[in-house]
Amino acid sequence: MRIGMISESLEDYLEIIYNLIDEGNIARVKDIAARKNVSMSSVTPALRRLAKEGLIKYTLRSDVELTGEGKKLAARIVDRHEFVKHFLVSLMKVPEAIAERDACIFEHYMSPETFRRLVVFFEFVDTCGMDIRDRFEQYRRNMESTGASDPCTSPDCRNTEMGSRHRRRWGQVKTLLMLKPGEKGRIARIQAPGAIRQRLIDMGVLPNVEIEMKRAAPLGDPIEIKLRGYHLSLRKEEAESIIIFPAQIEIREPDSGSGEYYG
Amino acid sequence: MRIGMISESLEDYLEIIYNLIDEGNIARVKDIAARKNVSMSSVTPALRRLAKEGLIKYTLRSDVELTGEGKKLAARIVDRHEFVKHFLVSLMKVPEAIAERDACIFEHYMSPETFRRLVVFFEFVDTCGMDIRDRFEQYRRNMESTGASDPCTSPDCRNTEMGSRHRRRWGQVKTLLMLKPGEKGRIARIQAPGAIRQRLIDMGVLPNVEIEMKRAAPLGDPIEIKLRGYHLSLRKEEAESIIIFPAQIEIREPDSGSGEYYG
DNA sequence: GCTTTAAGTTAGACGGATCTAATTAGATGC
DNA sequence: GCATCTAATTAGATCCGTCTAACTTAAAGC
Repeated sequence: MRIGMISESLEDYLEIIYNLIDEGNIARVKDIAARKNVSMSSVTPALRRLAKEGLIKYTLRSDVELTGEGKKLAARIVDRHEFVKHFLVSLMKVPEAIAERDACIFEHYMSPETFRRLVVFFEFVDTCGMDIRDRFEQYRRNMESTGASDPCTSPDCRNTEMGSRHRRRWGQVKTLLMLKPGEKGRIARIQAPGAIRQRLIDMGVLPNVEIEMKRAAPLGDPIEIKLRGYHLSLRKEEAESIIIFPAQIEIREPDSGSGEYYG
Repeated sequence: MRIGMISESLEDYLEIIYNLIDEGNIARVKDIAARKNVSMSSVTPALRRLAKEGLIKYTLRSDVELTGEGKKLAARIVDRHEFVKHFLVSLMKVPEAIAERDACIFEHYMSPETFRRLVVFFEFVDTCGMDIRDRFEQYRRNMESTGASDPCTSPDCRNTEMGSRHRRRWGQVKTLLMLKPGEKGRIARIQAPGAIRQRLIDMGVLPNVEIEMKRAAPLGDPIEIKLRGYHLSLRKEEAESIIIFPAQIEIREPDSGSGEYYG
């Protein structure tokens, strides 16, 4: 649990109380229970815990009110909830119902710093004048129809969501240049200024594409690679700007043991 | 907890076991306990629960191994963890330690759809040729040094993180055009094609700026507004493209009641 | 004003996840 | 081969958040 804070469950109660009042209702045990999908007998002790934290005024058998503290915290949570949902729906194009569910969790756990940054990013998208929203929507539709960028459908990676024991090592940085001759990799992203990047993209150097190092000249320039069945020659700088997912791991299959066994 | 799935805590155990094996160690109770910052006596029952779910092979007093199922799930979690962290650090510029903490939670709860979309967005950023990373970094630094975009420092909104009972209603859409004469609002974002947006930005129409409707001509065109102390005249279409945070709520201060009272 | 009903509370139980303290199993030393 | 030490497990307790079932209050009807 978050240190020095109330539990996720209590935050939920607080948020529900806030929303009920905000909507002009009085916050009754019954309504709170209904919203949280919980029995009334679970609400009473929760209210007691909230009162003990000084977040609500709780008088037995009368409606609940928020203290100043309670309002502050509730507003904070609701603000996060609504922002996260909005961010996911309007920028990332996550379906509303799903965004709602995700927001219900993130509102409790997202650090203030991350929240702040997402807000700034969101503002940036709207003010940078690059039509990022529209362009992304276009890109996404394209990807979705071809399935090209979907990690779970591309043939060499029935990864991550469903299938295999593989994972992509997002964090580590490995460039194309680090591959040994004969070694294969999948492209993670391209880290190059506009012109070079465009040239690479035009050649088909795109995320999730498999790429194989054929050979490098002694001084590292030029480099011959294989990509989508054909060969290409790249300059050293270009190869350096192509980020590869590092080798995927394969954990050894455990041999079926004996002895006391659970399951 | 997530229906049909194991608890967050169990996912943590599974992830730790996966990582230990991945690093070439054997997964012993002692090491697992150390990583999760938990006593050894908490690990044993957790292992039993994992074995019951068919995710590990657990033989009393011998080291733990993952089943195929276990590997799949663990890899999925680790993949999410690393992606989320990478996304936050390299794109949103969240400090690494904080991103790590956030990733620890999101890995458990993020829906597959949201994950998928974030991945696609991330790829988009790298391939759209707009240098979004650099431009955002520039924007962010600028914002940070002026404090302009920080919701917590701008004078009319000691909001959200720290101060007040206010919140911004991100989800609802209210345009400048909907304000009545004399009514004030804060700009959420601008939803207009390039040229118009640029004109508005040049005039100082930026997120988090307070804006006041002065008056609108009978047919709604032109519109006179006040912004940063000076007056501006806008066309109807322009005003329509400026999204305002809807009025912020103020919950009535509860009068101090009597009766049975907790806290 | 008494009865009925709905809302709220209490009592008691349970499961998950943790702890401390005590115990057992295996490996190591001599 | 016995003593010792360390790793692992069990026993027993606690806390949070939930439940069902029983009880209490207060309001509504008549």
